[in-house]
Amino acid sequence: MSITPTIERVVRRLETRAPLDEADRDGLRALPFVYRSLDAATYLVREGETPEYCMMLLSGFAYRHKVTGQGDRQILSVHMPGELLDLQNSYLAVADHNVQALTRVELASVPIAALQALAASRPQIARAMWIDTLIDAAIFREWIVNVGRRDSITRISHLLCEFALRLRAAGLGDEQGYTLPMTQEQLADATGLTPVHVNRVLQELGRRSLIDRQKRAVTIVDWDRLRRVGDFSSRYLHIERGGPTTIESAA
Amino acid sequence: MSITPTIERVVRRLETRAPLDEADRDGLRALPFVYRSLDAATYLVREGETPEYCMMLLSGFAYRHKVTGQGDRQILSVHMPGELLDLQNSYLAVADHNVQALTRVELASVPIAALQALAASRPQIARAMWIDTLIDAAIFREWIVNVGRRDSITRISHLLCEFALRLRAAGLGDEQGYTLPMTQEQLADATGLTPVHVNRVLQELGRRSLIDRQKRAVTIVDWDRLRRVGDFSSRYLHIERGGPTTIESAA
DNA sequence: CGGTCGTTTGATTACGATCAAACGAAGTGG
DNA sequence: CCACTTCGTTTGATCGTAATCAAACGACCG
Repeated sequence: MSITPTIERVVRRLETRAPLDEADRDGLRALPFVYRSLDAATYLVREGETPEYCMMLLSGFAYRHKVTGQGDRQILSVHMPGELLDLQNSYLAVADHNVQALTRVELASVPIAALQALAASRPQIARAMWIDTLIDAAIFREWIVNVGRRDSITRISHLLCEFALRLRAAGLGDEQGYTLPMTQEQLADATGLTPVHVNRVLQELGRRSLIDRQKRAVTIVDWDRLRRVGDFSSRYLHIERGGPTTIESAA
Repeated sequence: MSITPTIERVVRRLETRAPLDEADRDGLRALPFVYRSLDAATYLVREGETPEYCMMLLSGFAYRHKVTGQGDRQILSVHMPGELLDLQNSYLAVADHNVQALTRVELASVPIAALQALAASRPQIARAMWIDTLIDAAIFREWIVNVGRRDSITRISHLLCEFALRLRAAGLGDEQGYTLPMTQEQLADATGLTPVHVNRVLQELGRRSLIDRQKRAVTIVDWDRLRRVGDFSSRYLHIERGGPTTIESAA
């Protein structure tokens, strides 16, 4: 809060994707960028736009979503501090989905041209960004499975497991729990359920002593059982490289 | 059938992603590869494996899928002739999903090292492959929306629309229809429905004069209405670059 | 001609949606 | 400081889409 976040967090995160040397790191630090602090719910990218900046999320959370013709929203992914938003939209002419701030966010907007130039001159950076995108895609695939073939209890449990591991990898949230930055309505839009049903499922998970919650703070009471109930395997997150990646037995 | 397919189709397809010059094309043609012809249902990659080859699909169809702990299968994507399978798994140590032949397929297996070397030496090829992966991810996102927030009629219609445009872009299937290479059970696994329900939805689409089918051959009777019923917009396919991309009004 | 696979039909069930309303916490303005 | 609003959560009652169960049918293949 008191310390202005820097792009160091982004550098460190990118290093978990592919090894970088000091010149690579300096290249990232030398990127031109505009610092911005935005309120929750602000749109960072709108479907149909042609983005000119790639945003680095320095603090706070963001999410991608689409809205159907019937007005239903589907959340596609949730992003955590240190992540590069919109490598997705950066190389394609027109954004095919929205990116919105989930909480208050601080971000560094880097001109796409500068980012592309850096990627061209530093192969390891290109490689790290490439791998980062591949992992994003791996998470999209898992979400297809989650909404397509899992029942509501499994689905919510799975999402809670994913958040636990990703928050931990991001250096947030401690061993056994974390504070969900999402409302139950947003949880519903991420899982293809209704807010009412999400509420009932969360209560059920509490009744089964899998989680415990006070407001948005989720305590994972029994990681291993939650993992099994959520049909969760961390394989798709591809977080084997450095950093603390296990909560007890993460697999 | 009678003509042995070559990687020319792959070259041409990659050119729709980013412009390539003659040296780029020659680089692709010079890649070492093993030609293989495999029966339908053969596994090309299994979850948990470390793939050493990237496959180019010369003819036939393939698909990616995962199986849940409860044994339910979810199809993640369907691939058409000319596509590079497994750029996804090539840069990540362990495959997080299966890739399987949907029909009899012919493919060229390229050692990953050779592909990476080519990408490193020819930036435009790297760029084209990168963009190709981004479009794959865009399709994954749309599928999340499809299974997460659309009802069964919309869901099936949407899938039929996507196949129509992609087959057309691949130079297969004519103006108004195509032959589905999938069983209704596979259609069910792609949409998160049951085979029984898929059957009923297909019949309903026929009753509404949106499609007409004889066996697997689907005729699109009214593209524009099917598009609306399926809540379909082609934006996420990012097929604006060269080649025939519109069926009447594709948007 | 028998066997397998995929499609089709019918009857019943159930999971999650929908509708409706109350409740609680946080923020705003008088 | 306290009404008042707003937003998110919670509860209850009912509904409906798609799942499930079961079986027959049709096509292709050896």
